[in-house]
Amino acid sequence: MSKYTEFFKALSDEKRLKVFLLLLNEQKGFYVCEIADAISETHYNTSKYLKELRLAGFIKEKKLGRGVLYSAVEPEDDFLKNMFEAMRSIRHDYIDENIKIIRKRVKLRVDDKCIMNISKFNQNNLKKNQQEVRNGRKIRKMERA
Amino acid sequence: MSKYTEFFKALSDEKRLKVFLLLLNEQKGFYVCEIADAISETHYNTSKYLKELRLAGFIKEKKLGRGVLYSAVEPEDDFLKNMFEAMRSIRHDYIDENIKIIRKRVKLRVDDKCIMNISKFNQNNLKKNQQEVRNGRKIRKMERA
DNA sequence: TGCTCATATGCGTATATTAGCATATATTTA
DNA sequence: TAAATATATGCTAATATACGCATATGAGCA
Repeated sequence: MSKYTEFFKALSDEKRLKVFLLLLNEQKGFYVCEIADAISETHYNTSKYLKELRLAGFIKEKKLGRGVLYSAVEPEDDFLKNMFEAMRSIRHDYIDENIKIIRKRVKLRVDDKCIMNISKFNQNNLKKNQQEVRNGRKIRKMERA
Repeated sequence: MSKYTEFFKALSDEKRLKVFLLLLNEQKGFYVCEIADAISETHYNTSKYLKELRLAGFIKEKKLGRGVLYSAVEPEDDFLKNMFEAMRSIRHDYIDENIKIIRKRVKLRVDDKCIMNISKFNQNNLKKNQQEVRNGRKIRKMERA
């Protein structure tokens, strides 16, 4: 398969396309579990989507602790550059809802790291919870020292 | 499926992509049998590809006699416009060979109509053959009058 | 009217893709 | 060291896609 058909194929699936559009509008990148939440998909399928997008040359990964931060690549050739640019003309209402979700999701990070099992948090005492996680770690660290 | 994924899906196949690229560089359009030859595909599969591209909003058809002339649409929205433009940055060597073939093939038209079973022509007496077809028709027409 | 030509399409099968599950890996925390 | 966490992957069944063939359609031509 040529690199061109590979390109189009990677984007021919609703969820893969959305994953890429999320990353296209993002500088720092997102964690797998954040993306999974934003597109309402399981972590393992999301992981597979990300792998396909990476192999097709759209995105890159950066391992941080036990998490992996994904972000769009800097397009090197004309084709990719022009395609990325053209994709920015996809109507906002196609992806807006997913962006909203992931923005919320990013705020749930504890010390810049993403928490996977977000269902155990409840929306009301979320900030308290984040603080507790942080405090708990700090105390345990001090106790060890 | 959204119109976006439909777009990418239509181009995710080598031959469909080539069919569209042929038409993207062409004003007047090509006949089905010409395209079939240019991509080395059967007429029925080529016809199916053209149908998919048409349903995805890339190309339009125009019936002329018993032939059908296909050509790229004038892109109406920003997405399509930018995408078509981006696709022009696909390297020439990807499609050059096919363009050569179709250019040759177009020259074989008799009175602007495409001849499907081109194998019955041989390259040496081709022009003679075209002239014969034209003369034969002219004579029969005169005889009827 | 029947025949040929250019194109289209329905159908059955071959092939590819996908999703879900179980499990693996790697890293951090207890 | 063991347990938990975030992510990845191999396997299998379900589903989708593509191809070849036979045949249909519809417009000229004999």
